[in-house]
Amino acid sequence: MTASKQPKHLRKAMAKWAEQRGDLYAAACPSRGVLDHVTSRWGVLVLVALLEGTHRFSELRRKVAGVSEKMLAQTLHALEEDGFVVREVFPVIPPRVDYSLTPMGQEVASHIEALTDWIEDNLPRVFAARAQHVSRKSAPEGGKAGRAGRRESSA
Amino acid sequence: MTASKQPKHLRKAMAKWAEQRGDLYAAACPSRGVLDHVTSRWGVLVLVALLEGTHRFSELRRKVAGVSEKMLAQTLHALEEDGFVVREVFPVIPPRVDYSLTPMGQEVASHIEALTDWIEDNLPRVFAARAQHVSRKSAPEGGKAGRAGRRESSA
DNA sequence: TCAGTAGCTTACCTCAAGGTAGGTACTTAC
DNA sequence: GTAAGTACCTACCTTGAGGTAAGCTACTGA
Repeated sequence: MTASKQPKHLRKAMAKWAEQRGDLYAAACPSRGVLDHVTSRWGVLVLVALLEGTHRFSELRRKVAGVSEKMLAQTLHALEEDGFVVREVFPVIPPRVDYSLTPMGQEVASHIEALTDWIEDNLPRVFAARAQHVSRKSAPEGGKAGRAGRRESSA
Repeated sequence: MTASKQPKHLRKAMAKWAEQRGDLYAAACPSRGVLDHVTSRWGVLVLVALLEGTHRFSELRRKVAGVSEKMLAQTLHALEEDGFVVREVFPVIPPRVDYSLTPMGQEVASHIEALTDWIEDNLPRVFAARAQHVSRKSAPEGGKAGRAGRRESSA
């Protein structure tokens, strides 16, 4: 979807990215699009789920609580187009479709899992930080100088 | 922002997450919010940029091409509240504000960098996969059985 | 005969993400 | 005298992400 309908005058500009390393700091670099797919709200969770093995559509839908059918389908299509997941359709009734990771998908997914694991493990620390943050806003700092809320330095 | 204005009847339900490990598969788990901040469009890039060292606001704005002042400020606030970045204000004219990672921020950012590095390195592979994908749609598959576009299995 | 099932697609609608632009306060450079 | 740099905040408006619901297929079981 994203790849195929670039206006022609952009094709040449894009061509260089197809061969070279991407640069996420560059606004026009297509790696931004890949990053968006991979770090999208549902993309992250789908990839991590698939890391545990092949899933059917309905299994994914149940596992990733809160996704709508529409968004799950959309997410899976984007990931399939980028070559991260394979879709296998069985011509049976009722329909059955299996999704699994490609080797490339496993590489990205493993990086993502490291991140999601960290977040799940350290959630209490984040909560503690948030609590500190609100208390710092209401209490105008302990004893010394410094005015309101935010930390200030005297350079 | 996110943390403080939960309705009271949710406080108790949230309290358990503050102590336990998070579960990203659960729709109501606040780890979803942390994930959103961290994997947000600009959050990712800001964290990776800060991994290279302290930056001022304007430096980040220039480095992360395409971000508006508004979104950069918003992103930084969210990351500050979650305890990933520190903000240091110097009372000078013209204003000067430095942003850097907390130890916690460095932990997440390093996981994110692994992901962004992978994407930048493997962009050509993704492009190749996309090209295969479109050609598979237009060409009704090489020699054997199978009908249109998508791969089918005879199970 | 009719409901139920799996995996979608489509149309419609809402809400939030995010862009644009203007204001602020002060200084330095032209 | 005025333009530009610096780090924002606020109001306004557009765009798109994403939710809801209905439809579709072709079969099975009640």
